[in-house]
Amino acid sequence: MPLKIQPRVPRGMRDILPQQMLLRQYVIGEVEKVFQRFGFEPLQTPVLELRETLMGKYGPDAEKLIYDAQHREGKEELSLRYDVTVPLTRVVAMYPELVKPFKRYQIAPVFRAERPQKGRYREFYQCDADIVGSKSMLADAEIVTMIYTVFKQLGFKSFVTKINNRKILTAIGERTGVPPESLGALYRSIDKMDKIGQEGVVDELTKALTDERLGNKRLSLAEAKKTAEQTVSFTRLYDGGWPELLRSHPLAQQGFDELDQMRKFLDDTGVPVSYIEIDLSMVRGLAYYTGPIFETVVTEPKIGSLSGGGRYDELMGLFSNQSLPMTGTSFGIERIIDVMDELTMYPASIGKTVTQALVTVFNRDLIGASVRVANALRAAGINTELALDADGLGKQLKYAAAKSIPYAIIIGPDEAAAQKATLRDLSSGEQTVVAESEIAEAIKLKAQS
RNA sequence: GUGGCCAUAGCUCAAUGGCAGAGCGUCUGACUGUGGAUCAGAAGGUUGCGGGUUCGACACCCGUUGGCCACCCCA
Repeated sequence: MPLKIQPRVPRGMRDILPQQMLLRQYVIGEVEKVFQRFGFEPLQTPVLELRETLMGKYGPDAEKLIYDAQHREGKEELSLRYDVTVPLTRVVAMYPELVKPFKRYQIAPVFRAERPQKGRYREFYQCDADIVGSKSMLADAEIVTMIYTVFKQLGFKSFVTKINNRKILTAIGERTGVPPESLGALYRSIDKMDKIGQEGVVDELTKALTDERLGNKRLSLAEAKKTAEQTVSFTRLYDGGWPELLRSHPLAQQGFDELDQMRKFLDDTGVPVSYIEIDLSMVRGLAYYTGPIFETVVTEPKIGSLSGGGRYDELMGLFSNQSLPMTGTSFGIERIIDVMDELTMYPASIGKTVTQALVTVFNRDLIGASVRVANALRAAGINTELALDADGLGKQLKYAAAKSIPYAIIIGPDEAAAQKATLRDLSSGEQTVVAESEIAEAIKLKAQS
């Protein structure tokens, strides 16, 4: 007797059982409908990409999390995709004939070897929508409008999309004179503003700027503190305007101008201002963003961002001589689902099973009658299960109840003789005898009320 | 990647270093034309895995794997 193997799944990955799957399909379906309503088209790419396609795009921290997917005798170096944005860029570079602007969506699993936690898995679905080939801030505004529409559609009430611009962040770095090798630390610190507050950021940034490990350009304590304070003051929103010292920086000027344009377009597309927040302390981690960046968070359960995205005009340049402006967003379906689970936001119409009716089998002689009824119901578009074993009727009804199947159909000798069937409503226990030809109609009628 | 808490039946959890248990669930029957209730019975375990301490380990120690939480980062 060989030793049994422990049934389990890899770390950070999970099975999704039918009941959970139905909720998932609902959420994904709603997101997809909104994507299509905004004119995005579906795209599929391989789960594996050549390693060289992925490397050098996300930044060193992120790239440590990329899975290798080598076959023992394979000659190509392969990796599991880390997101679906870089593969899109690869596609756009490979098929220059695609009509621009190219708008595509992709809903697919991606893989990151992080330490798992609530709302963080090693395999998770991203729902991406991107616009390729438009420099207009209207494209970014469309993306943000779509984000708003998706969350509204799913029934979210308290969420906000934060908007910032990479150009402003870069300008802050230059204006404050933070050495380039410390820019990462600078961004990481100010990104925590809403968590640890302005003073927290000053402290942390001061510490980072005086850290010896950052090399020869490290600042003295006094310099560092001054730089940190200036940085924080730059990210603060003054009523009506931005700090003049920052504003005069050419890159910041561009960034502010882009923000203004977006704001105007968002006003035109009708996104209420309460759902938008300009936040100069919001940073997105991925290295490829160059312009506007956005991130959507909910306030109630603490779970991190539910969607993130931005403009990445330079990424295509890594694959092709021709460069193309791109912008887009990514929804994290598992986090959206985790939040919706926690707040029980699903419409009651989503059942626990796809089956609408169970046709019971009374005994071996009456199997034929039951099969005929099941066929008729299926032909009429009703999801129908046929009892497969002629067990006792009690057992069959118990099965229907356990699976939350709403209706059971009973065809015993009496019904069979009269070409009828008993239709039982499992939730109320109510029973009616209906002519065989009218069962489908009767179920449809009941299901509506 | 760093730190903390945890791991016993399908699930939730008990068991002073001394016989591994309960509730729920599952299965069978009471019930050969009707589910959720009740009653009776049954099945179900290498106490995550590997070492160590001990006369004796579910318990204590070390390691390992996995889960949760915080940090880091992110969807």
